[in-house]
Amino acid sequence: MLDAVLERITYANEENGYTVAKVDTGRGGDLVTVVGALLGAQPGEFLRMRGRWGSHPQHGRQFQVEDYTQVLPATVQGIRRYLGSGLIKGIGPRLAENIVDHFGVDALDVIDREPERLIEVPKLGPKRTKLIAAAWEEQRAIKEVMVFLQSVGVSTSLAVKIYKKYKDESVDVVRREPYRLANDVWGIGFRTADTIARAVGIPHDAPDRIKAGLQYTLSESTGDGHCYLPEQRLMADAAQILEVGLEGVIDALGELVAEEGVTREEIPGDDPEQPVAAVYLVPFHRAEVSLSNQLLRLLDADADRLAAFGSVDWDAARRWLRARTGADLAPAQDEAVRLALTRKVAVLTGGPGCGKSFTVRSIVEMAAAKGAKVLLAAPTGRAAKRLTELTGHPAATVHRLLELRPGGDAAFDRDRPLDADLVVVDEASMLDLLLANKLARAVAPGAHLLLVGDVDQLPSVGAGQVLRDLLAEGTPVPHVRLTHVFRQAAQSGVVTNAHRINAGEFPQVQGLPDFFLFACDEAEDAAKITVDVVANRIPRRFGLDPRVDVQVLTPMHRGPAGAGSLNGLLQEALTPSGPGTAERRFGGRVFRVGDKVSQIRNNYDKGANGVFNGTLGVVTALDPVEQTLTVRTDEGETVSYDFAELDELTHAYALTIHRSQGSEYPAVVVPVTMSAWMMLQRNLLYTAVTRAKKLVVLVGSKKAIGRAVHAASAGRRHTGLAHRLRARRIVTLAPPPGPADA
DNA sequence: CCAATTTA
Repeated sequence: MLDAVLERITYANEENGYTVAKVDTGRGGDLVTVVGALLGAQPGEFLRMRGRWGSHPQHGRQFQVEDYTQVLPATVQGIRRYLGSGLIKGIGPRLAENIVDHFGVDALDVIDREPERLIEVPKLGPKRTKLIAAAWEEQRAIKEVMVFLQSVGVSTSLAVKIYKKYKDESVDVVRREPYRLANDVWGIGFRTADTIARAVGIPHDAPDRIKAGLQYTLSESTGDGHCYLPEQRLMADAAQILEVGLEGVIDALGELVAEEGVTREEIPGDDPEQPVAAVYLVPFHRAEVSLSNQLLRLLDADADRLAAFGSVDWDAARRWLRARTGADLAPAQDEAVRLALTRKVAVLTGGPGCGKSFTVRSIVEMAAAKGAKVLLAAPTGRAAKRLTELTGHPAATVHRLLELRPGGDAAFDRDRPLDADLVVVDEASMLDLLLANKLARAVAPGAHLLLVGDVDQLPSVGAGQVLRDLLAEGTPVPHVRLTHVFRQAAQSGVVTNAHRINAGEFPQVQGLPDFFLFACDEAEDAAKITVDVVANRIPRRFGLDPRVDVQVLTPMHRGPAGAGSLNGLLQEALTPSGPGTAERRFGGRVFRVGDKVSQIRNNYDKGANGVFNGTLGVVTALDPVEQTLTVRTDEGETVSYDFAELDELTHAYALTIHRSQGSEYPAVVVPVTMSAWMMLQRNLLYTAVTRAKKLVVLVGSKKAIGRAVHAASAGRRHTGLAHRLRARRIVTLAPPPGPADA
């Protein structure tokens, strides 16, 4: 909780309400930086803010606002600043001073109730008095909307956004068409709109409610990775969510399609005789069509910015490469190199240990040797850093490459393509539909796009399964799949079982030197055994360091065998509190020297080249005088954290499997119990197991493992991308309605 | 129920 007077706005993103401001806490000292959704707060206003203290690499300590309420200023200084902030048309700082000099703390009351008395203020004529009264009226209208909205449970910041959007019509819109808010106002979703609608007496089965509910159902399904829903399923889901009958839903969907609130398209299904009626949210349909269009355009472009490789002597090229890298390419790798350099779109996939990295390095070396301009990127900061180290060329996150800001458009697009002959994206399994579309649109015709990733890993956070779709049977996108495992561990149980899991078979857990199962049914037991395995059994038997070499990976964060609980238990076992151990409390956690920790946000300013989300380390020192904590990262860097920056760190004895994507560890311990039954899917277990270089220990029940192995989750995402690519047809969509149409 | 990116 922070009470302070808003001094000035430093930055405001109108698109999404993100605001940076300076506030005065009244306790003397420097102004405090606050960040968050503060749109609508005015300088001079007294704010009561709920939130957390955090830090920013460049801008230092700051308060992150989760929620706030505004209070009108009650002191002379406060009122002076409030009136003089430009909030009220016609009043500047000087006039504000005059008004407050004259009326004192009653100034606001006077303006509110007896605005005609303003004429008493020296140098204030009747014309300006009128102007001020009118401007105050407008403020009053905002307040009225707010009071009304608060009566139906909407927060101040949302009320301001609503007013900004509809002005005088605000109350009207809220009363009569509350579901418009869900579409028009950022930060208001169906649930909020529905609450308002109920409060203003909109019937439960009103067509507007059902239409908004259909869009909401689709939007919820994107959270499960779907780009569309089959019409039947959409209607059934919506009827259930909205608690209305199916007939009303059928009618509403027809209307919604007709007014282009969603897009309905027949696309081929699993059964070629039985097309699926796919219903999309409009932006997802546009993105899917656009991505497919762009990939087809790139593939067929007449120009070729790597034309030199069309006539290259590949034998000579191989010899050159061998001299440079000191190793030969395997046949499949060789094919991948040629594909990337001669075809304008290509995909390279394969599991860990198959030589993807070496192949990528070879491709980049050869392109660079011919003077080609190569741009490298990855969906995460850490993957980008690894790509940099691998190739010796700078790599960026896809967001940074495209200069993509939240809520805004990318700086690089079809109208302003990237200046590159070859664009390489690593960890492409993490590309979702919307990001892949933005990326593809920014690749110039004639340039080459190479996507590299492991298609069997977890699919992207966002909707779609782009890499999987590009690799689907019958698409025109050329690809190479590396399958041969080069690691010395090729014969190991880890690799064998990774393949078995991928094939839907139960892993072999007996008679292997590097793959074990500790069987137990209850999650609590699994947690205890996991701690014993990490702290005692693995160190004794394999001589591994429990902090540095062993990583616990869990399906879930919560639950008795979740990452949260295990972090507590493992910290107790490995880094207990003691009289000589310095520690520092932050949030609900305590950091001690010896703790295994992980960075949880990209920080481009720490370390030599940045410390990125997912980087692991061990706390090596804690200085209560300097108020710093020192971490030695797994990349061998020593990084210092201010105590105020501890929000960038979390304990990392146990991580969720999702967070472990793209990392490898000598030994991995995985609790797999039925308490995480919702999460148990084949590619989750595959991802966990393939993180291990030497040793895997599963702890849990055979039932849970069996469930994971049999749940072929990937491919259950509804997307039409593979179909569009197979059709090889470039589709023109009408441009989206712009401001000109409004 | 899991999860990445980005703003001064």
